[in-house]
Amino acid sequence: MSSVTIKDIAKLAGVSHTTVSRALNDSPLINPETKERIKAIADSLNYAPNYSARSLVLDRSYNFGLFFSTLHKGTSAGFLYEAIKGVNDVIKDQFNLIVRGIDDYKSFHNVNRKSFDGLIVMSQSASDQPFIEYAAQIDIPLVVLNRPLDSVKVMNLVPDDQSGAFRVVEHLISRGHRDIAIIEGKAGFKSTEARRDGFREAMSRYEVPVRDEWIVRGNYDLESGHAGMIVLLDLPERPTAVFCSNDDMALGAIKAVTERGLRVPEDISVVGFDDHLFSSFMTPALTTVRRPIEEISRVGAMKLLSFIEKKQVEKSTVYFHTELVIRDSVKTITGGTN
Amino acid sequence: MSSVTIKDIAKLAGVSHTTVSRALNDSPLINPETKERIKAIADSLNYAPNYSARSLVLDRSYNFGLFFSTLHKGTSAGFLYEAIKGVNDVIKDQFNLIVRGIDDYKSFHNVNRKSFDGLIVMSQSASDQPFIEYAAQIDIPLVVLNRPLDSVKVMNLVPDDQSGAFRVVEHLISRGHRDIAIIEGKAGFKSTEARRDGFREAMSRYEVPVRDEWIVRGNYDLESGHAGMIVLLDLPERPTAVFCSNDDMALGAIKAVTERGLRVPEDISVVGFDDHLFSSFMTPALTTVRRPIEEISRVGAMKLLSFIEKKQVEKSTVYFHTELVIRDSVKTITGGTN
DNA sequence: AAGAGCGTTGTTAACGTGTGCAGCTCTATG
DNA sequence: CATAGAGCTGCACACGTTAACAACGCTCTT
Repeated sequence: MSSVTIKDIAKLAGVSHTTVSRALNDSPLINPETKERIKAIADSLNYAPNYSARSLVLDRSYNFGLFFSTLHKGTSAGFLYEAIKGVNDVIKDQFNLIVRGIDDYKSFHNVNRKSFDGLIVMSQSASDQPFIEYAAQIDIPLVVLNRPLDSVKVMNLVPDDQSGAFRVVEHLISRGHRDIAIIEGKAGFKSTEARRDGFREAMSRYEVPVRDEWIVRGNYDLESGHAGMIVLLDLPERPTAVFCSNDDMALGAIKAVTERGLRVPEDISVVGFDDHLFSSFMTPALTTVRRPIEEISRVGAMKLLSFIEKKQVEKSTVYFHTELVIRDSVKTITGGTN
Repeated sequence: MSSVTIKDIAKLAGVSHTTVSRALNDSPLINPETKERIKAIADSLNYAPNYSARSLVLDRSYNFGLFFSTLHKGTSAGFLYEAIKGVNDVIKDQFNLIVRGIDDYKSFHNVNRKSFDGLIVMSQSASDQPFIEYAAQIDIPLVVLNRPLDSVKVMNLVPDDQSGAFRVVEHLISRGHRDIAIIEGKAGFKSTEARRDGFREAMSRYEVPVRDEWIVRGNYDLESGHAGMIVLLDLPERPTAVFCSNDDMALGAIKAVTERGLRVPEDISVVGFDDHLFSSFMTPALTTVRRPIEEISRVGAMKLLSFIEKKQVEKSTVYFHTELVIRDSVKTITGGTN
């Protein structure tokens, strides 16, 4: 096989390798006819440029880094999927998309301008703060998605979790619920806080009391939703509705309800957050909040591309609208329970 | 800021850049003391090697390509997740993991030995046959996962879909079912065929007749499972059990059953294939077949690493055991329906 | 005392590409 | 006819790294 270089082409065309380089890069310096001739030869030889060599001289790696907090426990499949899909849609042929977990790295040495033209950080936890600060400090084109930052000044695209949580809890209240519990997300995740804040905001806005025993910890996975609901069901006084901080936990919670011989929403209402692919197909279909991860990823990748082109970055925080999706998991009740 | 090279280090250490290169690569030629001195300087300067330059001279890209048939419709989130997780676990710091959809490429020119040290193809459809043949032809280290190949000779790691389908249908029969329908997967996917074959094998082995109107087309997504089940429910003679070719479709199918005011498994039994993360949390928990995608990916990545190291590839097909997972979506019936 | 051999370091070229500058040819202009 | 300039092409070097080979000083052998 062996690989063909511009020098091989040059020899066949009877020109210097410089001319070949310019021809293939569509330089206006080259005579249109020779240009065509050279391109024809390159095609016939199946020439493909050596990106290592090009990178070396141009000081561009053609690598896009897409970094998640972790690729192990904690990142849901749907989240990964939407993020990759959104970014991949934008970058097409020009760049390599490199997917990694921040926690895969012992040292960040190898994350630098030589190896990456730009970085997209899908931040899910405060634990990647050091990475983000490192990236900001080495002055590499950077966008941080999903998690709002306070300290570092970067391009920051995030879903408006708090107002989403507010709306779904407001929805419960509007359906007559006043005994509302929350199963919280993973400790340390900013989204956990934002959703809790939205919950509290709605409760206080509508003057519904929050009861401590109806606030239970979760960690965003199915099992924790299941366990959390069991805790709630075992309470002497049960809530009439439960706000689960994501759909995975809502699924686990509904499972727990069913195991007890109770039904959703007849005996207890459940709402989630995320609008996972399967949420509309659950029994009952889940009322939840749609978080536009794919769109955020797409926009983030486009921003990053423009930073690289223009060699200049903007820094600002953009919130993306979250949307209440009403389905069948909430019962309308008329009187309060007490 | 600016990036530091081995020449900078050389200047500070008062040696030649060659010596620095050797020291950092732990060459036995270098005096241990100078070696330590050079390493210390490198550390203090936060030196990181320029991979483009290294790649150019060593003819290694340090890139692993993980290719899916498509990153658009057709690849489920769970599948993508498990595959990435499995591969990422193995490669750690040494390589970049580049994730792409085969259908993102107009031409395969840029997929070559210069840009990739090795390729992992997560094949889901016959449509990526040209890509696989191309890869085999340019003689790049290659493993093809998930879909069994007949023509091309490569390292091919696949789940034993047929025997999995056989077992889950056998399970239905052992529970007394004889009126069994199938909702098939996406046309053109090898897995669709294998699961259909397993279904037919079980039916014929136990001498249960297959009825044409109980074979309905699907395409592996939720909606098609939903639609498929509606077709079956509208039939004058309904089956007592339905084998859905994956869990997504099973979820859609169960949804359709519920919408009709019927129940699973009391009125109709449903089984799936894949054992998705959410399958155990559905209502009812789904009886299905576990397909070890993560394990296949991990083993595939390890094989590929060893090919690259040893500069020599093996070619064989390895089947990975699929496992029947019995849950609550199948009813035991005593007499047949006719 | 001369040479062989070892341990350590430096010189130089190479990988494939892009680019500043010089140089060529040809035409237009005075 | 001389010259300027436009249009095109080539020379030579650069990017940062590795590696073959040469070369150095030193010790040991004969």
